[in-house]
Amino acid sequence: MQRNIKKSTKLDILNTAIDLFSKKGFSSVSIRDITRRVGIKESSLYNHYKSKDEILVTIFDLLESKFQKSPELEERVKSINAEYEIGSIWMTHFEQFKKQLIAPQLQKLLKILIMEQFRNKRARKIILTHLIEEPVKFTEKILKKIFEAKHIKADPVILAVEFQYPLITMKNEYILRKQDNLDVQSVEKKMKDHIVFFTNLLNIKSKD
Amino acid sequence: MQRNIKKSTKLDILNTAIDLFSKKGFSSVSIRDITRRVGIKESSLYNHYKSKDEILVTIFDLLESKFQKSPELEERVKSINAEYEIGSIWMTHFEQFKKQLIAPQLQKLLKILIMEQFRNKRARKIILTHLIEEPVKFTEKILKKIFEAKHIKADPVILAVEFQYPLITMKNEYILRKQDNLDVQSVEKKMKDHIVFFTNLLNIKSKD
DNA sequence: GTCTATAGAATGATAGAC
DNA sequence: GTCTATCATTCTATAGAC
Repeated sequence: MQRNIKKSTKLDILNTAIDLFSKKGFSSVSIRDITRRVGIKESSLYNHYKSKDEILVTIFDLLESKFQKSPELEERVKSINAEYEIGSIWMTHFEQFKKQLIAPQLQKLLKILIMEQFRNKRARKIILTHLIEEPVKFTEKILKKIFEAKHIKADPVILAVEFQYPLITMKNEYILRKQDNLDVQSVEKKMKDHIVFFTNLLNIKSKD
Repeated sequence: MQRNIKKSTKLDILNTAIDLFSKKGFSSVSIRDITRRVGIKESSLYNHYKSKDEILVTIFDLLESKFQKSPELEERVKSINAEYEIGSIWMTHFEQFKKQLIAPQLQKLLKILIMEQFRNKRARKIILTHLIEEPVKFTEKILKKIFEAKHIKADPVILAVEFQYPLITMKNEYILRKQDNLDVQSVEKKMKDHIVFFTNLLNIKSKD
C-alpha cells in the first residue's frame, strides 16, 4: 500500500497550506512557499487546485465538516432527568472542550479563521455560527431540560450565554498564550474555576 | 492656518493605512494602495515612513497610547464605600464600554490587532495586556472595595473574570456582526442582560 | 501528474531632479 | 517634500513536453 507511506499530493498540499496559513496568514503565504515544502514545482500544484483561493475554500469546507454535530451528544441531552447531578455534565463538557483545544490541526484552523474573519465573509459566518451561536444553543437546551426536571426558575437563554461566552474568550487566550510559550495553566485554571462557579450558581438557584 | 485644511501628509498616510489595513489586512495592502488614496506618489511615502513595517509599528504605538489609564477612573474607584449602589457602577461602565465600541477608529485598530495577532508578537502582547488582563484587574479592584465595604464574602478574582470575559466575546461578536450589517441590537441586549445578571448576583451574595 | 519555461502583473524600495 | 524613472524581486497562473 503505497498510499500509507506517501499519502496523496493533494492532501500534502492541503496540510502544508494549513500549517503555513496558520502561521503567516493566507495572503503572506505564496504558492512557492507551499510547493517548496511539499517538494513539487509550482505548476504541479495547479493540477490539484485551480487557484490559491480554492485551497482556502477547501480549508473552510474541512472546518465546517469538523463542526458537524455528533448524534451521541444529542443522546446525552435526552438522558438528563431530575436525578441528574449538575456538576458532572459540565465537567465532561470541559474535558471534551480541552481535548478539542489541544488538537493541533483544529488550533491551526481556528487561527486561519480568526485572521481571515474581516476579509472573508464565510470565515465570519463560521465563527458566528459554529463558535458562538451553536455552543450557546446547545447549552440552552441542556439548561432547559435541567430546569424543567428540577423545577428551577431561571432563564436558560441568559445562563447559556453566561456559561459559554467566558469559555470563548478563554479559548482565544489559551491559543494566544500558547504561541509565545507563556503558561497556559493559568487559563486552564480559569476554565475550571468558571465551571465550578457556574455549577455552584445552578445549585444555589435550585435551593431557592 | 493651512494645517486645519490639509493636515499633514504623514497623518493622511497613517489614517489611510489604518483604514485599508483594517479592511484587507496588513499584507494585502500595498504601498501603491495607500499612496493612490492619499494622492501622492509611492516614492513620496518614504519621506514620512522608512518602510511599510514602520507604518504598522506607528499604528501599534497609537493603539497603546489609547490604552493609557485615565486618572479619573482611579478616582472613581477610591470613592466606593458602603453606601455605594452596586448597579450604578456597572451601568456607567457599560455606557463607556459602548461608547468605546462605537468609535470608528478604535474599531479599525482592533481589527488590525486581531488580524495580526498570530504574525506579530506585539499585537499578541497588546491583546493579552490591554484587552484581557487590565480590564480584569480593574474590575478586581472595584469588587474588592465593594466586598470590603459591604462585608461580602466572595472571590473578587473569579468574579472579575465572570464579569469581563463575556464582555470580551460580546465585543468581538459586535464587531463581526456589524461588518455584514447584521443586527447588533441583539448583542447590545446580551451586554445589558449580562450586566443586570451580574449585578443581581452581587446583590444575592450580599444578602447571604 | 510531474516537469521546464515563461508570461504578465504587482510588489517594496531607491536614485536623483526640482 | 514632491516628483519621474527605474530596479530587482516576487507573485499567481498558463503552455506544452514527457
